[in-house]
Amino acid sequence: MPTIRDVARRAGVGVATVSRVLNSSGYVSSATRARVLQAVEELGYVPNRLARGLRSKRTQTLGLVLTDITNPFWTTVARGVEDAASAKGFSVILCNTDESPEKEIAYVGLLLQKQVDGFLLVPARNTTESVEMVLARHVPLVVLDRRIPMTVDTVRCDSEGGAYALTRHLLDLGHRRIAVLGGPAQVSTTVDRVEGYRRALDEAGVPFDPRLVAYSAFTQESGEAMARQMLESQPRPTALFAVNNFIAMGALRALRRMRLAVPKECSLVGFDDLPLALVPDPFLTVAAQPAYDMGVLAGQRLIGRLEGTITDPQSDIVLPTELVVRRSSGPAPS
Amino acid sequence: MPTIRDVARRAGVGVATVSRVLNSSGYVSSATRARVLQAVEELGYVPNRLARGLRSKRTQTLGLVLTDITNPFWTTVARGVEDAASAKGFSVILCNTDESPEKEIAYVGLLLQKQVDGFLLVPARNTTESVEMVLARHVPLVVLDRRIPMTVDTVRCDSEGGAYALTRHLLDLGHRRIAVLGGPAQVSTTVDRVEGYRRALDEAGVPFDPRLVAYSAFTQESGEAMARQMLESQPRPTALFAVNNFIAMGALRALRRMRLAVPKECSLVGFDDLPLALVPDPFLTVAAQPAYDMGVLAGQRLIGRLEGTITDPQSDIVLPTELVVRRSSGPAPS
DNA sequence: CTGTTAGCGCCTTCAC
DNA sequence: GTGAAGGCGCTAACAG
Repeated sequence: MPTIRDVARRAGVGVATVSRVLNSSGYVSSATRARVLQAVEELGYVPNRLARGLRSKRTQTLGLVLTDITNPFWTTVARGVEDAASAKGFSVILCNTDESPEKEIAYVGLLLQKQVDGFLLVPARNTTESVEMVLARHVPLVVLDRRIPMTVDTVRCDSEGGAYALTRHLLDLGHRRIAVLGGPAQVSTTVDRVEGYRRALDEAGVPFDPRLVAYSAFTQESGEAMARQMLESQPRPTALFAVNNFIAMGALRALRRMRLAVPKECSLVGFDDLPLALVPDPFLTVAAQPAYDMGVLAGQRLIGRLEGTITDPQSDIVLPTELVVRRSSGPAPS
Repeated sequence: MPTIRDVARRAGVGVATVSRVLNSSGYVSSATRARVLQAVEELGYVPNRLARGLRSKRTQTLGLVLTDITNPFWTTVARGVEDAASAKGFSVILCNTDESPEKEIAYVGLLLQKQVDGFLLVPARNTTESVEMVLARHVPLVVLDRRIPMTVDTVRCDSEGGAYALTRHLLDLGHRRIAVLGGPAQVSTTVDRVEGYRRALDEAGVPFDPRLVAYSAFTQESGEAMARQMLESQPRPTALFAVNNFIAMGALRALRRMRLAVPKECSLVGFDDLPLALVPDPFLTVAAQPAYDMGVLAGQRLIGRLEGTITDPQSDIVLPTELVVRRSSGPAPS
């Protein structure tokens, strides 16, 4: 494989000149530039980014550590990050933690070894270990989607407000027994959504019943299990609030299997919309999060930090959710 | 940031010894090993993979170039690749081409610069330029999902057979006017699926009508547009065959909007199943592709090449599809 | 405007 | 079993 020296020799110039042409840094006469470019072409030269990064201490690469690329919410976020990154000449390495703190730490370590310039991270739990690893090495970082007990740049959505709006919507429809199908209890989005639910209840003077709140994983399977369990309890809840899209799908499945009509016999609301490409005829009432924008914003903020164009103190950016009322929610059965 | 020298100094050994401990290469007394490990710990040393890669010429990284991570089919493939890779200590850099040959070439170039050890590539078109770039640099490569006119390792599914099975299924139900909603005409999966469709028609003695075949993009929007156009033609087709999942969703949307009952007034079949986590109550009759297995197999094959454990000639591995009959297909209206 | 030189941090002979 | 030295390919001074 030809190196920069081969190019330099062939073009009859020094290696520094080749480097300058390739990086458009410093002055190069257009005649020399042309000769260099031609040599590059003739040799099929491909610069080695490892060497470049080793020397320049910058890799133009961002690490994106999220929980599950299988979830359309996250793919949408990832596309946002990717678009923001590539607009600024950065590439993105994506890692899935599957909500496992161990995998999270392992991937952060790996990305650190790969010398990424910055991190976008979705913490699997309400812990700070991985974030501290990053900050200890002075690598800029933006936390995505979730709060952690630390002062770091964060971009997330208003879980509390979204949950409040959904619950309020159900209360307005006359529901009084509303079950919450939660994710892991240690994740801020679950906590905040339960909190918003609770605030709406309080405001409406409906007593909070802890037996109506289940905690589990952000998966279809656990959504189905939680829904089934709730629907088998007496008195049966008249509405289900799923804290994420996969849980909602599981709940819908449970309702179908139990032959309960939605929304006639039981209403269902959820978080996160599914793209039209996947659901031709959306049915679920949801609090929709601006996933793509979240990704873009987080990416831009991180790059702003890297380039020194953003120097505010660390801040917690909270994007609004939008209540989208559809056919899965209806009046409470009397 | 501490380097290997700092670790060596602190442990009172040479850098070579530290390297040996870190890579478990060569003999090191367990006492020294312990001292080294302790120094690593105390300093919070993180090896620099750029330097390692520069020196060793291997990055333990694979490039995965696919078309659209927004499509569950591809996320599933990607997870398969990732699992196969991480089982062997490789990480994966994922790039989306959005079916654009230009982006494909740009990303291949970038990954080459990043010195990935191997490529998994989904060609956006029936062209060989990007593949040739890779092979010119003697980097191993596996083509995913699609044929190209070159002898390279390929892992894909039996598009022709799947399409044949779906069409046959519709013919058995009495359909005679079956429209095909295709992707780009230059992509082998589209071509092969039209081919399978045609074979089933021929076999049943149903004349092939080119006006019943539309070509477009693998998106929900074009699926909807193609379906609408087909359904407005006279005589109206009694069944629609969408060559991928997004197109099928678009078609379903068109059918709903035109208030045509499925399958009563029009049947719909497609390619690629959607995960249960996204569709609680699957409705579509499809030829399901083993997406995850495809990813795993391709990943394993690539790594086998890298490690020299696979030395067969380049081969075209074709996985079977499975016909999953559901409620979207029914008898042709009389 | 351009060339020379000194490392970036690591692995890998080669000695000892 | 372990250390010293060279160099992977590149960029960033520093000269000229």
